[in-house]
Amino acid sequence: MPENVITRFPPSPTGYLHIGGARTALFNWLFARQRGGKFILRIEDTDEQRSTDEATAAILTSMEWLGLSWDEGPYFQSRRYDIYNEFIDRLLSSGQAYHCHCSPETLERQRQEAKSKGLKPKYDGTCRNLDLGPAPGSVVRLKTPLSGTTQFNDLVKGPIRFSNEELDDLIIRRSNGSPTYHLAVVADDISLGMTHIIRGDDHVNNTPRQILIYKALGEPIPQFAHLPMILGPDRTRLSKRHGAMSVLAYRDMGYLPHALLNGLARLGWSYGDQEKFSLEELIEKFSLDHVGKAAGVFNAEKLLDLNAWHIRESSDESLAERLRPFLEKEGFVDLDSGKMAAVASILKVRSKTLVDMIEGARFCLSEDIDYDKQGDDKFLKQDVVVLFDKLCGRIEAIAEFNQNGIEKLFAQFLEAEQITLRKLAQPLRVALTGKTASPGIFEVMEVLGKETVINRIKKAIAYIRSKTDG
RNA sequence: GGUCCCAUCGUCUAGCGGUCCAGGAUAUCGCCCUCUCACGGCGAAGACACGGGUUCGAGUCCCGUUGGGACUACCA
Repeated sequence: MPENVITRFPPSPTGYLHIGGARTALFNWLFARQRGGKFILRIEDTDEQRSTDEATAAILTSMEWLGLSWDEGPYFQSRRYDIYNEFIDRLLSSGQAYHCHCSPETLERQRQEAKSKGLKPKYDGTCRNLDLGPAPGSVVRLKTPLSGTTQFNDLVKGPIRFSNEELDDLIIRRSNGSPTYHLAVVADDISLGMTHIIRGDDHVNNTPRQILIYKALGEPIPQFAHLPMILGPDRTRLSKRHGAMSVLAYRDMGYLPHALLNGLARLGWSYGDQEKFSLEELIEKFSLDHVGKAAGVFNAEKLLDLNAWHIRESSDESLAERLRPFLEKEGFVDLDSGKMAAVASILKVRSKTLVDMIEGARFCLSEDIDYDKQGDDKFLKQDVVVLFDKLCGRIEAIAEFNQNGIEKLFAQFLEAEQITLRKLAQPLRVALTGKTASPGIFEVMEVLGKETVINRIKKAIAYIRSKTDG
């Protein structure tokens, strides 16, 4: 029998999508995709004070960039109050909920008293059996069982049970008429047909309360899977002070979405000794029972290495495409994509990020180059002028200006001059790229093209002469 | 304070009672490759929090201790 899996990702639009949220989204997405089910996006924007349109937009952009496509939504909780009210009314009319007239001040006082006595602060049930009607300032509470236990079998943590005495009659409708978080979540998850709730384990303590709402409603209870938290290097919960934590920041630093997804997947989940996964493999191999229980520190170094690997694995063409926005930001608008692919092909083995790659590609992006101080001092010296001059002559004469032809030319030239490539390559590298580190010198020459190579060698000769004459 | 969850190299983790004097990845350090930088190859160093059980045998099961974390709102 095919199980129709439906999962969801319900971010609050109070900030950017950070990597913790992204991982939760990823696991839900993978689970749904693997089982041919549905993945739903829902924006939990019931907190009008803290929710912003910018945050919503940033979350959607992040999801799209990551490629975590959703099948339904985004649903906005702020537009679903009718649904929540229906659920609340159902609870009210079946006697599972009641109006409570206790004032916030009274409640707060009771909490303080309980705390000072070392007791658990919970609602004392004053209005529970008073059969009160609605009134200004009153709230609606769920009538929860006074005894017994509420338990569930967490798909990652195993069986978890709570004594009902720990749970009090939670508010489900505020005095301003709006539904509270727990009610809205359950109402949504029921009405959207959720089968699996995969979320951070900061919600395990919320789960029994929500189960009680399902039960009061007489609705089937979905499966729960609580993911361990992601921690910063100091082992505290991930937050802004840990540096770049938003998904978009990784995009802007030149990470590939698949690399981030790969890294996020391996934070908490494992598949034997395998570290590197394509998206397809992730979908195929993901499984909740290989999700670990312990919170983990987000390891930026490892992600960087993964990104380098994903860059190496990417096709030159796709890299050229990924590079485009970065280039445009620097004003390079009409670059030939064939050339960019060629550049990517020689740079991808030595770039950990797309930004690195742009940096490495500088020498062939613009007409003029600057010499690194170190390279200049060490390699652009009088003794290479003659060599450069002779080399230039040979290059001008060559017909086949590609790696192969260039390599042959060099073999002959080195033979004739009785020198090693070692002696020639570094000065030439500085002359052509301005740097002491670059892709192989023959590759650099081919990408640059004959004309540019000759121009730069001549320019270097002139520069050295001016330098030594002066 | 209470409730719940968690605990293997610095970090991410494999391990689902014997095949573990604990494996992989990353980071670090050597060596090799080499026109530079990378990539790649080889190697070094590095962990079962502690204490009790259970068992012929425990990283693996149970209890406790310690240490983390989450929740404890008319916030989500």
